[in-house]
Amino acid sequence: MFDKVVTPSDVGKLNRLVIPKQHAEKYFPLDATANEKGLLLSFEDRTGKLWRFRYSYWNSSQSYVMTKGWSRFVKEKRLDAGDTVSFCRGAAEATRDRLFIDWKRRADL
Amino acid sequence: MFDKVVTPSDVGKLNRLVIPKQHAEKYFPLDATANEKGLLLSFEDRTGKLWRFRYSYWNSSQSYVMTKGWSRFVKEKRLDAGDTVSFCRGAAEATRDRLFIDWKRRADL
DNA sequence: CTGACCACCTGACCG
DNA sequence: CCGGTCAGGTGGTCA
Repeated sequence: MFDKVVTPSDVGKLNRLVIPKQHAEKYFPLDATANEKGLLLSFEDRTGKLWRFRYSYWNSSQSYVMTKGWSRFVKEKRLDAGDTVSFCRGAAEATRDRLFIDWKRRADL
Repeated sequence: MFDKVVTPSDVGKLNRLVIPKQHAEKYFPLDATANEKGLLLSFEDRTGKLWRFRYSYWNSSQSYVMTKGWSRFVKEKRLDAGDTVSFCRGAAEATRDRLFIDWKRRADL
């Protein structure tokens, strides 16, 4: 679906990942009912581990964010500013309706 | 009943006082019905002035707090971190069912 | 716009 | 060392 090079804030103490608006609205649209409390999205990483993030819209900053759960991912993967996270949808039939998350170190690019 | 040495957060911009769990559950138990909206507790200070605080339980942090009304008390008494607040029940027959709040400056200890 | 209030969230710390 | 506690936060709402 899309990648994001994470910012210092994305991996810092704010415990949130900003999803660029064009990707958010294309791949994770929030309807009126979901807008209130956001969604709980589940992603599988390359090890098969499941990650649940709260995904919602912040009116105050007019931005889409992953909040609850995100900091645990940052910590486990030791993400640093400049690293890349990828959000993907399963391509094979068996995984067509599953979501995946992957990451790449800046140093490895 | 009990004292608490207030923290910077208790007298800062968070406008809440955390009540240590063991004291909260012993002296201000919340039953299932009160759990939803909390309680309005009234305390008398040494000048006879009445203070009403909203008292409730925060599920997310699993803690008991005084919220609404608390910041006005901090401001009027000029409470600082390290000062002590005391919650008391009337001992004399005439005050047996009344609640009192008192405070002591750290400098006076 | 500002500040109080509300319901959440998290990490550091400690027994 | 693990789990509970709680100090220190957040965005949203409303007067």
